[in-house]
Amino acid sequence: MLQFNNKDMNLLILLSEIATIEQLARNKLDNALPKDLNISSFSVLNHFSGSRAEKTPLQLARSFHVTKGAMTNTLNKLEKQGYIHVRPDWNDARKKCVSISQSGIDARNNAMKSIKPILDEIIQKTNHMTKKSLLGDLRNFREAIENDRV
Amino acid sequence: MLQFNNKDMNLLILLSEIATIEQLARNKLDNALPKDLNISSFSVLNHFSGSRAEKTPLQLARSFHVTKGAMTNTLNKLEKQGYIHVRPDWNDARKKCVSISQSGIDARNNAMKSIKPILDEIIQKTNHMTKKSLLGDLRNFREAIENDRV
DNA sequence: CAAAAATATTTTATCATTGAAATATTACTT
DNA sequence: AAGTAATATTTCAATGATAAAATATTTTTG
Repeated sequence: MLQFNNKDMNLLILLSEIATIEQLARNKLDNALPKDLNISSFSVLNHFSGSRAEKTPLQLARSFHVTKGAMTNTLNKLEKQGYIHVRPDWNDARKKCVSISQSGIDARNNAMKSIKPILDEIIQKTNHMTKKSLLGDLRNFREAIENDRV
Repeated sequence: MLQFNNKDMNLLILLSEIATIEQLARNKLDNALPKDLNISSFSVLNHFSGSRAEKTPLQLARSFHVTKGAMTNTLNKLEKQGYIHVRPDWNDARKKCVSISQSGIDARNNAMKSIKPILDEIIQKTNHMTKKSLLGDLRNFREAIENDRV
């Protein structure tokens, strides 16, 4: 009946598992986050908690694989909230330089506190089953299918 | 500096990989699909290609972990397109019974043909690295975090 | 049996994203 | 140096999802 092989079907099933997990996790986190911070905004703040180095909007859009317009939107909100600093790039007037502010760091830490119960619940429930290799496999998978769209 | 442990951070990183893959895959597939079929509609049709048994809108919403409103929306489009049959449940006037039509099956097969190159490209690129355990791990992970939201 | 609770679907307002167009600036080419 | 191409950001209309309320029906319960 089917002109499609097992590998195709298995890949669709794999992608559908991934989509489902994404949806579930997004909703759990979204509901747990402070109401002034959605996942997109939180992700940007969290990104800067690793390295506070300045990034351009385009670099951020690429990091998160969203469109430039979506990143403009997120950054505008974060700037209005005072959670990031945005300045012109003095060497190239097309660019902007984005960095996190102290209140952004505070907001990020506060947000982390509010989602910690969710994270810990997931960790507790998946502890025994989540192989160490899962993250590595996903990373490889992601790298294999990503080609920038910006 | 951080009051958050490695496990929390690693989980966030894992979830962010998953979100990224979902975004990349969704966009690739969305662009490859026939323009009258988005991923949500295709997923519903594909769901029925496994078993043509009737389902209620609520059952479908639960299967896909979307809200009832979102499923109403998708089903309305599919019905207008003639890809599904929707009939009242004669035993319970609150319910509807949804099934796939022959042209829905055709549309699904046609859609599969149009995304096959994408699927095969991903398979080819990830073949050697994707362990057989990945799907199982993800399934366990999903089952651990899902608790119905409808 | 009537009232209250539960269930199924639809409707509504809101929000984040997308693709494409618009704007502005810089780099390349000859 | 002028003209063209490339790069960075913003704007805009359209889309699809959400949460919550509205509507309708069935089940439970006292």
